[in-house]
Amino acid sequence: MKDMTTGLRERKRLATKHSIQEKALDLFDERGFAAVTIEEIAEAAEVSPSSVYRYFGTKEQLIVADDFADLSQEALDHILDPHDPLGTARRIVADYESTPAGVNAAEGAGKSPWRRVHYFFQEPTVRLAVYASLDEASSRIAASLLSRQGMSEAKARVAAHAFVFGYFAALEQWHVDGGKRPIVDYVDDGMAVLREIWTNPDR
Amino acid sequence: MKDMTTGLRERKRLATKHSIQEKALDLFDERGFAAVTIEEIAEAAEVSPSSVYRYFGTKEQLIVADDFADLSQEALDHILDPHDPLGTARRIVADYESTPAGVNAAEGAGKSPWRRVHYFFQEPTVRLAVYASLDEASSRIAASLLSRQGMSEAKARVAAHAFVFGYFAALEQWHVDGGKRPIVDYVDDGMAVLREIWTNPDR
DNA sequence: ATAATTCTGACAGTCACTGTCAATAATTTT
DNA sequence: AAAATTATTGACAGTGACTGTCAGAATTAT
Repeated sequence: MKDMTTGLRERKRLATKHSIQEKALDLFDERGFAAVTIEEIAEAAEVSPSSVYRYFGTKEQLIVADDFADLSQEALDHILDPHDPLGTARRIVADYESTPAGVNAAEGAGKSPWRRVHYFFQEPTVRLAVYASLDEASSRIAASLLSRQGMSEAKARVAAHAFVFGYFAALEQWHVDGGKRPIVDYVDDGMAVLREIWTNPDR
Repeated sequence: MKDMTTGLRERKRLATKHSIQEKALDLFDERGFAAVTIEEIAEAAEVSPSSVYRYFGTKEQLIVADDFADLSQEALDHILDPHDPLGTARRIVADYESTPAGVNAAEGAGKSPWRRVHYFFQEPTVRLAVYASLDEASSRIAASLLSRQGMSEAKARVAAHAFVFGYFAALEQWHVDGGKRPIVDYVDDGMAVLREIWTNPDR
């Protein structure tokens, strides 16, 4: 068995995936999410429609990709502080803002890492895809909360959902506000309401 | 202008809608949600596929219908206690359990009002449709919270999302547990974690 | 070089969903 | 009661996301 992470095949794979997503975002920016078909994206990226589906599964995933899902369980455990949801949220923002890999980096200037986020709030189907992604993140957080805190399964589930979807709500406030102030400000403000949720198992 | 709520036309409308949903649920129970097509539902209900779409819009809405959305803003304000999310959640459960209208009532015994809820957790697409519905409920709750409490818009949004999706998480715990204990137990347990969220604007 | 494995594009098909239109049924007006 | 108005219906044609299959091409292992 060989390396599997540096081979030509793997490099091509990543390059292709990156290229597809980039071309797709360009088209979306030009003509709007709904008005672009998978076939057109495939043509622009010089691959077959089959490949687009192979790489992304759904049209929405071209935007949502793996903002949360690609966090490994270990990385999650590292970022997660069961006593401080607000700090955890800040860390997630910071983490995302400095992400060196993915579609956001690797391209020149001018394109904010938050470019894709706009679609979260503009396209209802994309929003739902994000919710599906938040859902997955939540169950991993709940598992972590359950094993590290003494809370019941019900409490762990509720706390995780409250945190993850609350975080999204804070993001939305940023978006509604036109993105004037930095995101972390809105997270600080909004998530303060959850401050003590994770702390004490029985209150 | 006439009554508009008792006319023959309106009665037929409701009867048809009810019938479609009932037949659809029967088919889903028999063969599973994904395996049933709209065309088959239309045939079973003796209407055209067009009518199914006219009444429900999407396949998922045949199950989700209007569990939350049909609460008027006034009814919501009545049920909502900005100082007590747990009590509010209990009231929503009680309200739903005693619902006299809709698909749940109006048919004989044997069918629990929670029959449709199972699909929330079994069919991913239905779950997402529920999330869309929760989303709408959340924005109305946030509006109410914003006007009645002194919190910032960000806090109101986060609190509403945390409440609504937390409530769903509690429901899921009930479902995962096989529905042994009554739902209100799981709500009591899980939602306790949110107890003081709505109360104080700046903590 | 050859064999095994993986990736790709082509193709055919399903089904949710949209929009339009003429026929029909209910309601209002005369 | 008939006519005019309005709402509801089914038929129809279409779009596009998504699935499954399969043979050929590219990469990797022997």
